[in-house]
Amino acid sequence: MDRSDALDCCAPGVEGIFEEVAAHDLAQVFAALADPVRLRLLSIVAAGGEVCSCNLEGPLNKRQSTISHHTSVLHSAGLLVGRRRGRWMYWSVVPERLAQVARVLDVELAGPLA
Amino acid sequence: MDRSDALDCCAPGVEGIFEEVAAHDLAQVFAALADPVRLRLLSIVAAGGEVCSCNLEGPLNKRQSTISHHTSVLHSAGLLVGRRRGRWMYWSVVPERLAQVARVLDVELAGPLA
DNA sequence: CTATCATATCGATAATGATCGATATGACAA
DNA sequence: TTGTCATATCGATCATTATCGATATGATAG
Repeated sequence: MDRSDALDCCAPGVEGIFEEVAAHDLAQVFAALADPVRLRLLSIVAAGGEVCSCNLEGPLNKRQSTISHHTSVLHSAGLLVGRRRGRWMYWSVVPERLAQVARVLDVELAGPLA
Repeated sequence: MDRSDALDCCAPGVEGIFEEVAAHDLAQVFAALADPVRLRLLSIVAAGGEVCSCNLEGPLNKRQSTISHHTSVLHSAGLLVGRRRGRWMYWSVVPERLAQVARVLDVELAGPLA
């Protein structure tokens, strides 16, 4: 529950320097990506299109409560969306969000010098 | 001291799914980005081109030892390079590294579905 | 209704890391 | 050499979080 996009643009202030709130929000997204289990989870969902939680415990070798925790973190970061189908939860990646974060790295940070 | 690039390509294994070591290395890079102070530090250096450590304590409002810690983390992640000039340390971003990480998000994770 | 199954939440533990003050290293000036 | 200044490292504290087992929620089947 934290999808306020302070990162989708250009904070005013000193010439391209991140302001504190924007940096805080962006850091949360990177924190969601800063775990090997979550990165593998993301790659599995990206490759599978729509993947059930129950099909993640095996490949990731983690307990159900741990998987639920990780999907929750990725969802809060706006990187995953979930859809209920009966008792099952199916997860998909949010490509626009990933592209948005990629752009911050590529344009806002690498760009000025590249 | 951890710039082994397991992320610059395509681990073999199951169809685009990150293997554990690659995920571990990539997670370390994102962990370096997962701090608001470091993100602001990066943006200051990106905007300034080559910035002295001594010019970071003020804008970031952190002590010298804390700044040194953060530059060290970013350097270990390959995101910053440092150059000594007399007693001063000047830092620059590594645009190729940032672009490389951006590509992982944009191509390997967002790509398959976008 | 009750039973069952998939997922979510809770509580505890252990590990990681951000921050600071204090100290060490290393470079320049005199 | 000695003194000074910028940076690096050390040690401690506090906060965050990954993980698990146990339990709660919620949906389907009978």
